[in-house]
Amino acid sequence: MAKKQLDIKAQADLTRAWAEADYAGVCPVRQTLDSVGDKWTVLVVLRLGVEKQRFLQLLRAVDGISQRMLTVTLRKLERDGLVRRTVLDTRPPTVEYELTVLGNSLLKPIGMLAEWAIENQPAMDAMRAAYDEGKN
Amino acid sequence: MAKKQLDIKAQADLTRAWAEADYAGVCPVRQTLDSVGDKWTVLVVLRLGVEKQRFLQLLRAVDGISQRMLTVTLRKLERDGLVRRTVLDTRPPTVEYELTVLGNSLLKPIGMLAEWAIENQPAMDAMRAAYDEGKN
DNA sequence: CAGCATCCCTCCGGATACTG
DNA sequence: CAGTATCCGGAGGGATGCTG
Repeated sequence: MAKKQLDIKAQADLTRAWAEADYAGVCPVRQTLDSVGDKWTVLVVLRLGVEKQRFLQLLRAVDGISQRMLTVTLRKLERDGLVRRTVLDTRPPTVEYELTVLGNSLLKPIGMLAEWAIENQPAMDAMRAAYDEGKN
Repeated sequence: MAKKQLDIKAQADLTRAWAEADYAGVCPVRQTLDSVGDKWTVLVVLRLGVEKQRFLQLLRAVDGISQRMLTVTLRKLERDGLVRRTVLDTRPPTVEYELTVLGNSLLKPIGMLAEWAIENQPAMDAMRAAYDEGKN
């Protein structure tokens, strides 16, 4: 109980700090959301969090992603320093992708988000269904 | 050290569980990302995590959001059961928005994401600049 | 105050075809 | 294998104007 109170307080402090801070320009949360909040980035990072992967492995592992979007996503992640791209000198070429230290640090928050999603998506579905029902 | 090892192992288990699970259809993480991963949802929830807010308060608090998108975002959050909308019987009307229990549960993961953003956005900016420099 | 309606334009991202 | 190039439809979302 005391533990939970502390958690709640810590959470309140965190959100308050975020809300009150003046970032003299662009809010870093908005900025990060622009980088990481697109359709595929989180899923690719989560997958790379499991283990180092090659291009086609990722293409098969991340369900529904197109070749084009995987390329675009990986390039952006590489540019942002979250993923390291290694070309092995073989024929045909082999390319490996793995998270950098920075990329790994992102794994914790988005891992929690994934955990939340798995746990609460059914509840959201139910709430949505109930809401729509009430509108009829 | 032993503590850190445990954290890493827990993280690995989490991501592996996510990756290996077969969701017989739509991945709940993708689904949640579709709901929550748009341009404004996270910022609105974070703000509501600080305290209950009225419409115009939110409009001013969430930097850059348009009236239209605030309305759309709040409707979606209400529909998904993350936000409760209360109309007070005054003239002119007063409407209050607050997180539900479900909405509050989302606050933890996205709060961590916000924390990560504030802490690591500068690093991402630096990596990006260095990457672009190397391409010239 | 708290919104809904409409217009309109950007750009995300899917499909497809081609290369080192 | 691991990409690049091009085309293009449709959704996301900003601006503006109007109401209970």
